Amino acid sequence: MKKFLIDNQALAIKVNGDLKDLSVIYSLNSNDEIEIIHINSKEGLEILRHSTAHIMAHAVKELFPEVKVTIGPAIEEGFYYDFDKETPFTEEDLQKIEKKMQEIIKSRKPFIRREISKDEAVKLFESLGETYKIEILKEIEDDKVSIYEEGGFIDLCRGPHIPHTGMVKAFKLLSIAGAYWRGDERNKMLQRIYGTAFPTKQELDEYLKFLEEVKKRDHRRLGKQLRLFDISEEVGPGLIIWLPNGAMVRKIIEDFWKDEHLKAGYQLLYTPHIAKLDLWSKSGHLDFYRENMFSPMQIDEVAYQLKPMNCPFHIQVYKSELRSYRDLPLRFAELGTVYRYERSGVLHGLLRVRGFTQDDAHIFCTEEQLEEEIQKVLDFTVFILSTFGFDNYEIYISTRPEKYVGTLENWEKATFALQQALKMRNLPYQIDPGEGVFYGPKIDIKIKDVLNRAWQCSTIQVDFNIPERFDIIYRGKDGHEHRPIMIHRALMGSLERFIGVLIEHYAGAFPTWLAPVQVEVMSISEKHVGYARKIYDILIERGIRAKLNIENEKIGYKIRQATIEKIPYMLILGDKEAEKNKITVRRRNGENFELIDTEKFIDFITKEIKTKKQILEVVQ
RNA sequence: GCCACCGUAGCUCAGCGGGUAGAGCAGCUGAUUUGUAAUCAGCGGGUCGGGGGUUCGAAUCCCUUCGGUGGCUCCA
Repeated sequence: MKKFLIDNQALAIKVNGDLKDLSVIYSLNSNDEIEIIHINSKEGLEILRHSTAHIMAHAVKELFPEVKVTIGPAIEEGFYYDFDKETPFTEEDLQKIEKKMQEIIKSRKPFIRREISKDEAVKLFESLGETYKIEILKEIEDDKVSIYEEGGFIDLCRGPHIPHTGMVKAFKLLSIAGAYWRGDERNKMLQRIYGTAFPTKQELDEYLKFLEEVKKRDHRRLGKQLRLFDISEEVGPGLIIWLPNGAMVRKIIEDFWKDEHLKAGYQLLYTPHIAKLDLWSKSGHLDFYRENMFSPMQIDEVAYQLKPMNCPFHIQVYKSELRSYRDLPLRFAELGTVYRYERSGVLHGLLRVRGFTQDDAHIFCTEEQLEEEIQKVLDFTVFILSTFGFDNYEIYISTRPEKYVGTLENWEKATFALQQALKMRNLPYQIDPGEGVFYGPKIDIKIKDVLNRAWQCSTIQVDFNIPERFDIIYRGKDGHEHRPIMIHRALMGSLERFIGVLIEHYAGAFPTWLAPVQVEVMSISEKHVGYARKIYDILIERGIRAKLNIENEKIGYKIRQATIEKIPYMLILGDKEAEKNKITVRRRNGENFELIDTEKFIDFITKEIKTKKQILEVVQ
């Protein structure tokens, strides 16, 4: 049995459903239900990483005895450990720590579990000077706690751990960062070291390769390289300047979005970027959202506010007429640009900005219509997202937060409606307790990109509150006044974030329908400039976004440039083509189609654009 | 906002135990007239993020400020 476990790289064992150290196999009862935790399982990997975190803490304590240890859990892609150290770690320290860890691993020290009383533990950690551990101990209710020792390093830990340090085959320390004790900014800033561990060297290398790929796809890097957008220090942080290429991508998305919304029964709106501050106090934003709003400005002695949200304006549209039940549901949509104050440290390219355009809409409906409207929104969302090549989602329902408005009954009704709609559409979801917005529960849809990373974009929020605050009503069949329910929804979330995600998803190689330049027409030599221009004119005339390259350069150079610019199609025009009045087409992935008919190509590319067919390509 | 690191030509970066800046790409000019990922040569281009200090002298050391990066927290 013992040999069997070791040969199979078992790390731990589940006895009657509880995770335990492997060593408990010596004290098992015959009727215990056991499950071996293998190194390759999710739980096994977590144990491996957690143990590696311990080994890292051990190494740090040996190298820097004055450091106090705090906590060091396994996380999704590795582990971290937070230390209280007066001077921060350096890159060189990381290497030293890695080396020390190798030594500890090589010595194959066993992880020994001991259970002691809380008082004993407090004494023990007091003697070690580990004040953070004592703080943690004080919060443990159980009187008995477990500690783990490995090669003389003792840590308070629930476990389980790997049998001995030698089982760590592949790890790497990745980065250093500041982190507050217990994530609270009022607490002391600790030094965090991130690392990761895998069962084999090969898997570690694959992960490191994945990190490289992530770097290559970074939308900030590609945004600069492909001249999509710019963020200028002179303009201000978190404010996006769309360059012609990016502006073109955005225009195509906007046109598509508007067309589809009209088809889906929405009416399009435009509303101002500022409004009187009073509007925002009436809407409740001032009470609940102030910390995210820019400071108000005085205009003719009246305070005005840059808008952080579009909803109060859409309410005004609703109120611009008397509404009857026959009018409902009303669906108002706007690409509404909002400004929100974000702390400087959180800004990140297009993904986290201070000014962004939401693909916003507000649906006003009756209680009876609510569920169906949510289903329609879900269908619409899936349609839009899949058109952009996103077919996998993580869906969350966020429930009532601590700070909220409205009645408990309404919150429950709304949450139920969201749940029902997801169930009806067979969309699997998870509950995110307490993560709703102050005015109502919501469905958040995270899209998964080609690298399987999840991005928060779509959101569908029920609001029983704002209709009440603004006292909007409709005349019912019964002749009485009724309060409509409002649904806020954004499908892409914000154009900025969505385009950022798109850039990373496609690694900058947009499908033809989205590509700023779809075809680059290039001449082989000066002799072919006339022919190239003729073909270019035809393409432009047929509505294809073409670029003419008649530079005095070799064709190889032109191809290289167009490939770097990730232009989907290149037309190569020389003697052969001009003589036969045909074209040679090269795709950015290198595929080549010699001497084909211009019309045939136009038909093909037009169809590709119209059907928005996705062609995912590997990064060069 | 907080902790750490970074900020040199349009871009990517070198120079940084102090002695008033350098490469490649891009740009411009010329030569070359080109067939599937870089033709050759010449030229122009930077108050080294801003401000202050130390020093005879600062891109280099110190302080401060503004940006960026990785995290913490928050979110579209």
